[in-house]
Amino acid sequence: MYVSSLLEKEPSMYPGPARANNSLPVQNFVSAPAYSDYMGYHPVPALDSHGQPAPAWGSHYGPQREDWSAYGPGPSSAAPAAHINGSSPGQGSYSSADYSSLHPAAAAAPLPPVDTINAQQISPNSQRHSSYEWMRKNGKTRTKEKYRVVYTDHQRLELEKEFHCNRYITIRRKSELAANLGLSERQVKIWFQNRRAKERKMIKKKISQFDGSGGSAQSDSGSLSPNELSNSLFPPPHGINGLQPNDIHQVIVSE
DNA sequence: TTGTGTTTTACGACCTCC
DNA sequence: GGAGGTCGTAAAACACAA
Repeated sequence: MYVSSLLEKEPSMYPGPARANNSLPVQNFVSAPAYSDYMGYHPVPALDSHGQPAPAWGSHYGPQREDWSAYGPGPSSAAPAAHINGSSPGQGSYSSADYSSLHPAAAAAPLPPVDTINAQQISPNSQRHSSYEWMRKNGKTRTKEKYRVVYTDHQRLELEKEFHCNRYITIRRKSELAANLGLSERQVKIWFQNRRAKERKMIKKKISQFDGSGGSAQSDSGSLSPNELSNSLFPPPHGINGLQPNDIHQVIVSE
């Protein structure tokens, strides 16, 4: 249901043919009133998918997705479209088992290993590789062989799930996600950085809209500026590295 | 088809913390 | 000094109107 909300509220999040032809079966998602406002999560006291207590910022967000199984009925019904655009069976079909990592009771069954989700198969890179040829010809490389790749729906979905559990990813989870999604840890880190930037941007936009509509944002944010509000919502957890989830929880809560 | 606007990856600069 | 944070930006990918 969360994805349905994303797709409705943020159609740009999974744009393009991949979304149109290859994305999750939105019609199968339960509508999510709780996520009618994407930015308005509610407290997430118990759900810690990865054995990590919900950090303090969770109180600013809406109710946790009840169960990621709401994403779809499972492989059988969602699979057909998943092969368009070079997708793998792992993309576009999401059984509840796939989200067991978000369920404490199913913590023993983490994300499907990358082995089962052939990164080469699901990657759209092969079809878009030619886009980067001119760069290499001109010697205009940017550290990587490819200037920019497009993450698969599956990769982005898993990253989004993690993001909604934790705005700041731990080293351990970063490693797990990177391995499971076939991304580098650097990519995961940068994705989270960009995702937080996006959220701040959205908050600013919302606040400016709220102010512009004649209302007062002070009911929620007091006299905070957008930046201040954003920082208060998502304080950067300095010293998070190397800490265990419980440690991180204490660090964040104590702030 | 094409021009334009938006979103998504990726990076560099700079900062803070340990 | 290294890791990771934000901020700003480049450029690819994409949507969509004309």
